[in-house]
Amino acid sequence: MQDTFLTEFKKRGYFNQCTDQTSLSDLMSKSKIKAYIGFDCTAPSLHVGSLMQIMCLRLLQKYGHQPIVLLGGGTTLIGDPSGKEETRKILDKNEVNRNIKSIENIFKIFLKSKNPKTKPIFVNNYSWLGKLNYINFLREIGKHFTINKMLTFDSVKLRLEREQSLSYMEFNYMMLQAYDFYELNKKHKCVLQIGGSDQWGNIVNGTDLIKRKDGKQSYGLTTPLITMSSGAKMGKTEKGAIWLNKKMFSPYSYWQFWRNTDDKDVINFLKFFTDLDVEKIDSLKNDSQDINKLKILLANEATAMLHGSKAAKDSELTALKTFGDKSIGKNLPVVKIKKNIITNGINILDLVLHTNLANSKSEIRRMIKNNGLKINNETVTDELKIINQSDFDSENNMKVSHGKKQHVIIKII
RNA sequence: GGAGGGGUACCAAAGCGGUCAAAUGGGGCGGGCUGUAAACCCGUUGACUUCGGUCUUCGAAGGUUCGAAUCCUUCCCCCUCCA
Repeated sequence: MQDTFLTEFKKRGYFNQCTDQTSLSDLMSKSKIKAYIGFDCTAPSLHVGSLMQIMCLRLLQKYGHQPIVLLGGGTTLIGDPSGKEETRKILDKNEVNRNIKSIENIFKIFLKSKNPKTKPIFVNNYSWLGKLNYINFLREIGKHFTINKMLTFDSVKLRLEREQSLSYMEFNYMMLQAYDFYELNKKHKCVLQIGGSDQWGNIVNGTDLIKRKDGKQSYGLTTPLITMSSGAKMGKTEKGAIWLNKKMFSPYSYWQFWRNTDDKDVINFLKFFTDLDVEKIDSLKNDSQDINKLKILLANEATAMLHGSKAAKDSELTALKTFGDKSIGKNLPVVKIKKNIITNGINILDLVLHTNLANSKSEIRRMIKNNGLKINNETVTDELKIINQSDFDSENNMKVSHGKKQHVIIKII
């Protein structure tokens, strides 16, 4: 049977809920549609947590549908309370605008823009939300929302149950998002909104609004909330987010992130985050080959998609050198240091402080105490150690390692 | 506006005049075992240090005291109930 957008959507595990699956499937097989996903612009980049959504947009393109990328210049100023335990800090308009520009570039990497029928349409909801007149909005839109119902939505309910404050501003968020969908439906004939499962309430509000105001049918589709097997939300680690921007998160680190995927997640992630055929992935699984090979495949595919195949190859090679023969791979982060500092000799603590391996001398002392600091693969035992030219190789490189995974090259210039 | 409860480190939560840089749990980091996985075990988890100590931290600012996270005053914030 020929795959359609929805069948592949399901096969890959993107499917969580749909407002009217049969009818949507019918519509999408008969005609090409426009569908949108909204993205928050709280940071200059999206992180891996949004990757499944981005993949959905790619999938739309693959089947000839046209994705609309909504960058929430307006809604980001309000802050979506969904899935948040606390009020988020209020961002400045200029900051949001800078973020939007930067985030647009990510989509230009992931989405194809050659075909005019499927090339992404970028919209910023500030262009309509910013112009709203409060009284008119309340009369036109607000009358379709009842507080009774709004209070039952998880985004609101959970806050109230947890006795966390929810400001009136945030309370309005769902109306704004509903209005977005209404606006896109009117302007662009967009009939489908996709989002994470935490967006279900917001999405349904949109389809409802469109029905009430214009009597038109529209659809909502959600993806499951992905957590890693560890239970952690996808995309954010304790060290910070896995950004989809090479300035904020290097291709090598990105590759490493995927390489370190939990065994239990590998197959799912291959389906979620690569273009490999689902059938192929299943056969790889059944061949039960070395799981580490699958992790490398995942890392290569995911990295190539975002940073290009060369970056992926380089990262793999660097990993091979770093973890295999423990030599110096060229994609490791490099910290440059002036020659005269080395000629004079520098204390190990001061030197390591220059890298991002530690934030304080105490931390470095602790690392040394716990046998966690290595220089050129030799465990450092003396915090008074002085580093000089003899610690560098013929190319003026020295490797500093924190634990097994974090390595930095110090290079004399 | 009134009454009560509360704000402690990354998070949760003890402490309620000295022995408190602050119990305990989670998380993080490191070590061991491994496969750059998971699980498990061990260590560690404010800063600086000449390793003797020193400095800063328990919502904010003052005060009492030889000595305060702990007592008092004022202020800010959160929650519950009442109006």
